[in-house]
Amino acid sequence: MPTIKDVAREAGVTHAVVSRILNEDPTLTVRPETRERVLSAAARLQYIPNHAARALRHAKAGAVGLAVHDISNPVYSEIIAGAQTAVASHESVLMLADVDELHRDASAFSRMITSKAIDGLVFLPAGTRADEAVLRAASSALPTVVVNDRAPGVHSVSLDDAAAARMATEHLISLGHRDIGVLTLDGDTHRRIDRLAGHEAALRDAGLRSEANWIENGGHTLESGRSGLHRMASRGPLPTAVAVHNATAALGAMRAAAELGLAVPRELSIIGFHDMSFTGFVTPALTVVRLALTELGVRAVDVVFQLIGGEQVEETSTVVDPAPELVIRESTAPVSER
Amino acid sequence: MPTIKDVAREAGVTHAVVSRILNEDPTLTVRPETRERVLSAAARLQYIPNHAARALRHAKAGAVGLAVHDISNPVYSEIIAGAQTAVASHESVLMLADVDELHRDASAFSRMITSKAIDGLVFLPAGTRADEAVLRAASSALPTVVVNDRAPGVHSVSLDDAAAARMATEHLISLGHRDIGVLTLDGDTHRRIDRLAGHEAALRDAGLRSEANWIENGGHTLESGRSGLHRMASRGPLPTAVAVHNATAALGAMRAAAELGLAVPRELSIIGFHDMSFTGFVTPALTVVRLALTELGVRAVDVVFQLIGGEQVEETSTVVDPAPELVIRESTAPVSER
DNA sequence: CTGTTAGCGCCTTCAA
DNA sequence: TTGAAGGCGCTAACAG
Repeated sequence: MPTIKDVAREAGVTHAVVSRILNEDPTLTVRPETRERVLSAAARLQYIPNHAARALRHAKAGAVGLAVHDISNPVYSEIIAGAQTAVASHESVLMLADVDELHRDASAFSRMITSKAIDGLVFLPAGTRADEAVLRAASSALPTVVVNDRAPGVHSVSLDDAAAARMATEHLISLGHRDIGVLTLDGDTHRRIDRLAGHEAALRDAGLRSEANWIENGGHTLESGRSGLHRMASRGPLPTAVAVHNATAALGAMRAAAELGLAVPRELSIIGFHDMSFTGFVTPALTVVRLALTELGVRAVDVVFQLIGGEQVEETSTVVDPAPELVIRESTAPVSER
Repeated sequence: MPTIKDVAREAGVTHAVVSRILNEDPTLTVRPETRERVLSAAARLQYIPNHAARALRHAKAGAVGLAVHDISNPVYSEIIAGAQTAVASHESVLMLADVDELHRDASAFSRMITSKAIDGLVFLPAGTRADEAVLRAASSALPTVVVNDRAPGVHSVSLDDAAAARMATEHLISLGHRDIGVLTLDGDTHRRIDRLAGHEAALRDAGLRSEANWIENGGHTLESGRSGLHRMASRGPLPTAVAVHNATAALGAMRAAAELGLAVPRELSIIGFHDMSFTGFVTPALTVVRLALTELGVRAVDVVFQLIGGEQVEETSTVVDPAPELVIRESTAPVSER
């Protein structure tokens, strides 16, 4: 690996000149001829500046962290993909961290957060204890932004959860359903509250009552969605339609419906949240509200970089473009007589 | 952020002493009293060594890269999760990169690979052009290991693809199927070749003929699995059972079966590859061969660190523990008369 | 127009 | 038992 000095020697100048030419220092005036020599020497030696040295000098890591619980969650992977491209456009790299590990292992935490290994942190909370602790510690040490939720005193970018949830429930209402249940998120998150509020607002606007028996936690996993519907069923007659505030949980709910001997959508309409890759491929294909997950990742990273750059940023922002969109497939149908 | 000098001043010693105490230099002898003063000063100031400075000094980044195509692919996310934990146990962090971006954007490539921002690279190939180019360039610059496949001249750790594929097909045979098709991977990968070989070996051992019409590319996505089965159907009568060499593609194939009006498993048995989270939740629940994906990620990272440490490592290794395991659910059934 | 110098924070001989 | 000094590779003042 050639260093800047090798290039300097090769071009017959000092390393300082090489640095200024390569970094296009505007205050520098050089003979085109010298510049040429330096450039070609750099190219010939395939010189690439050393990341660590730069980081040390600039007091900047050139990296942004991404703290997440469960990479295999498809919702997260879409956000991550957005973050990934955004980070690249800021000439940085993405470091992945597991929130639970950060919480469990102090050395992992310091390696990542407090050692200036990253310039900022994007945090995907799930509403756990670990979340709260890690987030508090991280945000006091670094520019931090919470994605897909809000947190007091921390910058965040989220989706219009209330509007999206309202859209889901209104779709069910428009199909004639009057008995509508909800499998909402669990965990202590704002998006849970907002989605539930959107659901209830839709009900209220339609003059429908929100039945306590039909409000249940569905979480964001297959199993939590499945057990959520089972719990609801165990409490009495099911509604004719259920809004599930997560697509993965919606698939779990579909499984539960099958286990209960209920035909979807004839006997039970199910609408999900997020247009994951599998939603169009299961049978019946899942009707969902599609949200701008990739954009969410992009925006979060943008905010982190604004913060790093010392800019003033609104503490909370919402991704409204692209807007939530109803994707009607097969899992919802007009209410039928029973 | 306190530096080592701040700690030294606070403890009334030189920064060299602090460094040696904190790093537990065995050649150092200090009065317990001094050590105590240094340790408590470090704790009081919450001193954390600067990552960049360490990296510069050690000529080590303290990070390992992970190059992947599609984070949202559940197969990958399980491997990534394994890699994540393994990296942490080596006191390092994980950097995420998109292969296609590395291929497209030279600056992204150099930022990651050639600037010593990472000490080694774990590469998850998908058999594309970009793969080949990126892998060649990376492996000449860094300790690199290919996961879930092999590549000439590069270290790799993979699964026992042939055995697993054989296991899948043998399950079908044991159910009495004699007309057995396969939806194998696409892309130019060794695992495709190995899985196909395992499939054909099972057929051969059972005295069954491998029918060209029943060998089709199913890829590793929902859509590729779906269109793969449709293509097979368009060429003539379908077999009574199909081994799909990827679980996601298997779900796509199930969708295609539904579109073709075929009941699974009564009219068509389907077995998938990899026990993804959704496999037990779709209806019918998918029978699969479970492979040690997490372990694969762990092992890959271990090999990278062996390489970084200058150890001699076998060029190719296979994860055989845990062994592939047949998980029988609902999508396969004994052949029925037609 | 280009070279010299200093220092980012850390670790590691070598001296004292 | 501890201090002093040098240098990892790079950038940014300041000289010349």
